[in-house]
Amino acid sequence: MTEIRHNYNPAEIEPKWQKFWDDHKTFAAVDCDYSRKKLFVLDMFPYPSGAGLHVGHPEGYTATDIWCRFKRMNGYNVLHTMGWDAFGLPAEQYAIRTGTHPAVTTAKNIQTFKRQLKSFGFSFDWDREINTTDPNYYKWTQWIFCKLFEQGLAYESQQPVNWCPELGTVLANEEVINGRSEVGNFPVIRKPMRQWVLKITKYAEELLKGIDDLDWPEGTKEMQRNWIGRSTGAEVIFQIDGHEDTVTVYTTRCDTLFGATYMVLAPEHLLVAKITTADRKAAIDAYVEETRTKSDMARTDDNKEKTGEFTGAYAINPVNHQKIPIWISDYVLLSYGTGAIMAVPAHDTRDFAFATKFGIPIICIMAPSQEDCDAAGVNRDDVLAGKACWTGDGVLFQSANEEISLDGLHVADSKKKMVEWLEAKGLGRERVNYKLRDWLFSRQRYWGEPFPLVHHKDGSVSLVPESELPVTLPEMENYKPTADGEPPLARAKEWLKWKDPVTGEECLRETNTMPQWAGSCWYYLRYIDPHNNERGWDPEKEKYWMPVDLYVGGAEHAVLHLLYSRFWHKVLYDLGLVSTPEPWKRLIHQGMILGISYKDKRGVLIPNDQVEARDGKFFSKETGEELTSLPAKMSKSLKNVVNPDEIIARYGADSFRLYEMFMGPLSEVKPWNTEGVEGVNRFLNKLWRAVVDQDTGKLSADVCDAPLPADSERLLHQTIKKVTEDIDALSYNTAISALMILLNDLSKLPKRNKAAMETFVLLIAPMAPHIAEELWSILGHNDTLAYEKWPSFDESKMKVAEVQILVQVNGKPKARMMMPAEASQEQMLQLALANADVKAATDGKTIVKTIAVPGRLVNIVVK
RNA sequence: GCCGGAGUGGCGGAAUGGCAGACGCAAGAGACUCAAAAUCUCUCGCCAGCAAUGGCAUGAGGGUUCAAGUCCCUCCUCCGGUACCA
Repeated sequence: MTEIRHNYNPAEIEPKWQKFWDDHKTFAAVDCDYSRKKLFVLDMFPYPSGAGLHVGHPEGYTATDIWCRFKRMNGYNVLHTMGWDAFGLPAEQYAIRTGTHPAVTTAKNIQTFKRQLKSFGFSFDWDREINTTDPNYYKWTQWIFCKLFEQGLAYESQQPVNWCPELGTVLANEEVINGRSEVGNFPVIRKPMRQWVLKITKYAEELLKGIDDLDWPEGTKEMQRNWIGRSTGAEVIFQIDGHEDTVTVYTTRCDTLFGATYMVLAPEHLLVAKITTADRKAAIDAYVEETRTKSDMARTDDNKEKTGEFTGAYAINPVNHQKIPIWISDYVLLSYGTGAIMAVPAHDTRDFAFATKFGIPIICIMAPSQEDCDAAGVNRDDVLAGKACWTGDGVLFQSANEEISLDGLHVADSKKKMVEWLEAKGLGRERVNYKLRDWLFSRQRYWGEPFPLVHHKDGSVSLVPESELPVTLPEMENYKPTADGEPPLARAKEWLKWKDPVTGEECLRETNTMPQWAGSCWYYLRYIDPHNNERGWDPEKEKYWMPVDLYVGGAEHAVLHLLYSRFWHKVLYDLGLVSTPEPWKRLIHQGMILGISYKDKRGVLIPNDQVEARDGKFFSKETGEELTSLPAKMSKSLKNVVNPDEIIARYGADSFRLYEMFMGPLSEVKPWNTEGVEGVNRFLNKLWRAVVDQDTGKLSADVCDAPLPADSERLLHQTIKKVTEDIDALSYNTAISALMILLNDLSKLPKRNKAAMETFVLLIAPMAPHIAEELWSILGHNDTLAYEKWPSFDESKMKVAEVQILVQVNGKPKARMMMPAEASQEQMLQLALANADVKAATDGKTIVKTIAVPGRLVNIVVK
């Protein structure tokens, strides 16, 4: 006889509820519903790679999904969406190899991703799905580019790019690792090419100021500040000896001007050729040429050792009229400041290294205190003798001429006085400088957004009329870039031609494409109004939904996507096209999920398929050597990648979701352990058994109107409070723990109160929505619980008459006593002093001090 | 080097300045079973002890406090980012 058991079977109930949600459009966001508070919860959308989803994706997606479901039950109108950041290199490289159009590969990958994401039961409004490679989407990416162009924020420039001679192609910075190509490991050199650049530097100050008010991780905010790199310093004008020309340098240490003993120009500096003397020309030309062609690899390798050449020319130090030699060196960058520095070797470590190597005088003009030297581990006499470098604060000396004296002043005052003097004399001025560079915005690739630009015969460039958007990608046979770095689109002969509809002029289209960042710069805005063919988004809807209330994604985008996108948003804000100055109010990074890996005694990592487990120990299949396990980044080469499909097939999506949230705090790095999934799976099984009669599949007869015991009722209300607060704070691990404690209690009861079990089901619903919906229906409800009212707690039901109080004497625990919860400090103390153990410990001693913390402890200090 | 984050049992982790180790995993013992799985019960930081109990424990060392994983100072280790930015 076969017995049919109605066990917890996620494989059956999960697809059922996923279909229900789809069919009923349960999670559709309602535009401009002013009767409810809105919430826009955003996930960083994925690049749909051929490898499919990995376990890192659902971590952030589960976190936001729980929050959304929780907020819906609390009456919010929630916008929660998903889409595809689908332009990118892998599809293009696959196309180059196989001839398959990237759109075909992309569509296939999206299908896989979508199937996988749906199998997690995420509550996305799928009607708002977007795809950056869809012409109906990139039409508006191009439209925003038009706005940038119209504002003068896009310009053409001859820029050095990463050129890989072996591959015959240009590579993005992200594709270059340590000066070599990510694919094939070939050397990469810098080669100047025509590029499109966005003037992000114009927004440097606004981007910096905006950071302060963001509710973001402090580290990420700091990274953006450092990336923008604002510094306040001064420009100082130096006369070149025997020339009409002057050189302007940028310095943050104008207080040390009297200690400048030489000057350095970037090798590419325009004045180099002009001022170099005949006898130095050969050496300078050779150095300039070497710098120009040097690969990134060579440049990084030479990082520590200074190189340079003397131009033969001298500059006049404006404060003391000393002649100082002018050198060139690649440690001075043309793209920062003015491309020229005054060098003060006594008070700058780089200048010190350079001067030491080339025998240039080092003149100390600042005396640090003995304490500062001790703290820094520096010999003060060496500093004063110019044998050691001092970059900290100190008192200036030998810093005076007939008009200005800094002698006796500290750094801050000296800077101020010097700038004032320079400005009065017309020799310089205060200047703010940024590390941030303009954004190289073009790629010589096929699989990206075409620029909506045409080149005219006279060399000018203009936008195509808005009515011609989108400029779609042409079909091509060959996606490979040409050998000289021309973009593949240059081969699309027909596409390339564009005839001006007004003048009839024959023009040529721009053949570069936009980088992958372009589509992700504004995608959150498209979610607001994804099907609008008249405009990128409707202003009323934008006003209703923006800003994004919570944005969750990896920390790897701390400066790139998260900065580029803020820049675009600020431009749109200045144009009145969006209503908020910042796109994302609150940002959280999910921590990486690591895999388990194994290493031998030398610390070499062994791929998991080469490892054998015996008696709880691990051995190399090859050598038999015992290995130790450790968490490590999941990678194909280590064979430690966990496939979410397999976990869902074995345990179900609810267990997967619950496990990833139970692992630890959302933002922490955590190692995956499949055995942990079994733990939460046991928990869900237990919940199932507490509600369902496994013989009939109906509601268990033990779930009835039996009153809840007082202790259980108290625990129930305490748990509602804890779970409510924890979910709101995204502290899901402790919320789950609280639910486990409650279930352990409830499942021990012979008869379980039905209302209590319903409350439990509602509490777990955001985290394990499938089993919750199923149990909700078994408990006799006909509709989804997605919009059921979130359980409320009653403080009065959480109160206890008596609590256990710890009594300490001199901080040592001496007794544990039950006392009335309402006892005053005085009463607590008296009860404690009456205790026999306490009496024994305090007997014959003087009470010095007493502390009573209601509900906690009493501490008696005796002498 | 600089900036950021983190160091708590065998493991993941918990702890408004108030009994460190909740919850879970793993491990061990038992119950149920012909047996296994599932389930249930118990044990489970380290040292000493049959035990009651005592001592030691939150990377190291100091400090503040009646009381410190938590606050302050110094240092060490690991992870992430960044690097000639004048």
